[in-house]
Order: sequence, then C-alpha cells, then structure tokens
Amino acid sequence: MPTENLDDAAKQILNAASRRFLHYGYGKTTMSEIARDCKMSTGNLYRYFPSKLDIAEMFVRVLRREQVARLRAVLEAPDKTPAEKLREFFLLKFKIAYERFHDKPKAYELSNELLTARPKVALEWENAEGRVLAEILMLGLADGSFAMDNAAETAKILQDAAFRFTSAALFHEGEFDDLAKELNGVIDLMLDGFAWRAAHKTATEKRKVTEMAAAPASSQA
Amino acid sequence: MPTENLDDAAKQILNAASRRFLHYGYGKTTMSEIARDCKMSTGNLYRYFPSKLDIAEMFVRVLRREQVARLRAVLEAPDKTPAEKLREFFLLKFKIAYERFHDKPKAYELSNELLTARPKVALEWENAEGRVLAEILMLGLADGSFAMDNAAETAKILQDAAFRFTSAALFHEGEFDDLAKELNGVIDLMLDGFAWRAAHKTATEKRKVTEMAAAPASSQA
DNA sequence: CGATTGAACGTTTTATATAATGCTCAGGAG
DNA sequence: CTCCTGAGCATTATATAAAACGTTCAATCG
Repeated sequence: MPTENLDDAAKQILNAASRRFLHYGYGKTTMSEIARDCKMSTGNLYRYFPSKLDIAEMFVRVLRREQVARLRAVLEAPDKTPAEKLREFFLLKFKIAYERFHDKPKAYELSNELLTARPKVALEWENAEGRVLAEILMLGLADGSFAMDNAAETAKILQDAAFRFTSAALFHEGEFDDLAKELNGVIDLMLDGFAWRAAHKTATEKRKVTEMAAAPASSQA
Repeated sequence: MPTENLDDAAKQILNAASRRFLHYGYGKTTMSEIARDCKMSTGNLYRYFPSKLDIAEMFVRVLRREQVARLRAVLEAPDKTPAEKLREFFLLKFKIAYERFHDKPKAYELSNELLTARPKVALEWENAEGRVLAEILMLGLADGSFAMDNAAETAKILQDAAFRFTSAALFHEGEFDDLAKELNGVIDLMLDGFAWRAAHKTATEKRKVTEMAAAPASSQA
C-alpha cells in the first residue's frame, strides 16, 4: 500500500535506493549515486522525496508492511485455535526479527538508524502489530478460551512480555533454538494466565474494579 | 563481599576511582588521576588491579551486589504472600534500573560499557537475581500458590517476560508511572498463569511430557 | 511556463597530525 | 631482597585540515 500512490519516478528512486541501502548501507549510499542509477539529477530527487531520510523511511515502511501482512496471515489461518495463533504470532515475529538481524545486517542497521531518527515510525509499526494481536485476542474472547478487560491494552502487555525476543537488543547472545525455547516458555505462561481468567472471569472482573487506580495490587487470594 | 578480601590499598584505589567514575565517567578519568588521589604512582595501581577495566568491574560488582541485596530483602520480608513478593521483586528491579538511568547517568553509562566489554559479568549478575527469584517461586511451590516444573528455568522465563522493564533499552520512552502500570499488567498475567497451574497441576505436567522436544505446541484443549 | 539541471552552500564525514593515555619494567629507595 | 617509582613504549583519543555529502535554487531546457 505505501508504494501504491507513488509516482513511477518515485518508485524508480525507491528501487534504486533500496538496492544500494541493502548492499552498502544507508550511510554509504549517496544521493548522487541514487540519481545516477535513475539517470536524473540530484535536484530532481527532491521533487519526489523531501530528503534522503524520507527515502529510507519509505524503504522500511515497505519492509514492515510485509511483516505485518505475514503476521496477519497467522490471524486469518483457518483451523487453528486462538491459542495456537497467539503462539505462532510471536514465534513468527521472533523468527522475522532474528533472521533479518542475522541474514540482512544492512537492512537491520538501516531500520535501527531510521527508528532512532524517526521514533514515530516505530510506534506506528508497533501499533499495527498490536492491532493484529488484539484481533487474535478477540477471537479467544469470542470462543471463550481467553478472558480480559480490554484487548488493545492486553495486546500491549503481551508485546511487553515478548519484548526481549523481538527487540534485537540481544540477538548476539544465544542461538535461535535456545531463544525460541524460552519464548515458548513465556507464551506457555501467557496462555495459562488466559486459561485462568477464562475459568474465573467474574473473579477477575471484580478484582479489576477494586483496583481502579494504577496502584500495585496482588491478584492472589 | 567483593570488597571484603581486598587490601586496604585496593579499597583506597577503588574509592578514588569510584568517585571519579561517578563524576566524570569512565573514559574521562585517567590512571594518573587515580594514582594522584591515592598518592601513589601509576605503576603501583597495577599491583592491585590488572587493568583500569578491572577497577571498573569491581566498581559495578559493588553496585550490583547492593541491588541483589535489596531484592533479597523482598524475598525475606515476613507477612507477604509469594505473589506479593514476586510483584515487589519486579517493581523494585524496575525502579532501581529506572532511577539509576535517570539520576546517575554516569553510573549507568559505566555499567553499559563494562557489560559490553565483560559480558560474563552481566550473566553472573542475571543469574544472581535469578536465584533470588527462584527462591520466591519455591515459596509459592511450598504453600501451593504456584506450580511449575523447574523453579530455575521458570525464573529465567519470568526474567525474559520482564526484560523490557529492566533492560534500560527504552527508558527514554515513557514515564515511570506508565511503564510501571504496564509492568503490573505483565505481572498480573504471570500470576494468573501460576494460579492456573496450581489449580491444574497434573494437567500441566502431562502436557510437558507430551511436548518433550522444543517444538511449538498449544497448551489449550 | 513548468520541469529539470548541476554548480554552490553549509554541514557532516573522513583523513591526517598531534597529544594524551594505559600499561610495562629497568632501576632506585628502604 | 622487596616494594615502589616514573620515564618510555605502543595504543588510543583528540584536534585540525581536507574531502564529500545533502540540500537548495538560479539558470536552462523542452
């Protein structure tokens, strides 16, 4: 979708830039190189993109939109329980992040650079994933296997809990299989938590009401 | 403990270095400055510490040992349920990390530098915290409020789930209260998960056996 | 006259020279 | 003989100069 309402020239620029970004990285590709690849002047690039960083932004928007589409495919898969979808959602997200980090270091580096320069993009993307996750949660609400007060808030909490496996902060430590095993452990606990809430729906709701203010409270009797 | 079997001279060096590390940062304090503060030669410093980095290591070992002691105090508090202790453990850990990041930027920066140069120290520290956490879990096992196969492994999983709130990777985003609220949400889910396992102990054990291999599996019927 | 260019501008990055630092060890002090 | 010193070495960090870069816009093209 982000590329769809783009001029042909803009698409050409984006393609040329993407190739160089992937091969040489953001810092090592210059505007004149991109212009030369497109057989136009540097000045003309600025008729289609306000700046080099905006080209990079469009580049990662395309990447990330593909990722969200793959995650949405998990949501829409038939013949799977919400619990299975939840697990696959996080395992896929982990796999995507892990593989990009290890196989496409330049793309990973570019994403990081952009996300520090344009934090809003990171937020938008997290929210897009959160919406897919919330839809999975609502499937569980519908069939009674999950229970919660607010799907969107709960999705955020699950994203927090899986943060370590999606943030790339420590992909250097640990092999894929070891990390995946730990992630499965986290998901097991999530699912058991939902199972409990589904079995004690009214009790959970009562607790929530008593809490109200954000003050810490124990959820154990 | 780490300072206890140290020479007096070593303690003096550590003190002088600590003061300068906190005020000027690791990079901006020199061995000659430390030596001058201690009224000795630079060469003599090397009789007590193999290198500058080892002084820094001892410095953060002291810091971190204090932290683990505070966390252990939570474990040993009387008149608190295991669930309450679990919550307080993570809220305290979060608070310590958050405040150090915001109030003592030099100490935070030094910790980071050391932990990238000496990853083993980071691991040791995580394990020390994990042992405290595992003891809390075993309290819950003892009184029947928790259930799990292996306290040490489960502690690791909980550490993973709370990673976002203790890693300092994104303390710039979000206020303390907002993050604390999200952390409470994660802890709520953990506790509900334990509640479920405590109520369905045998079922959980059976599932574990069927899984065996680390392959993804749903924990929902 | 709108679309495009590429030289020119201020800034950032890189290359180079210079200073400072971490660490060692031959030698002096006690 | 043991303990300590501080000048000296190799390395790292800082300061400075040069090149390259992103971006703009008056001039040019179609």
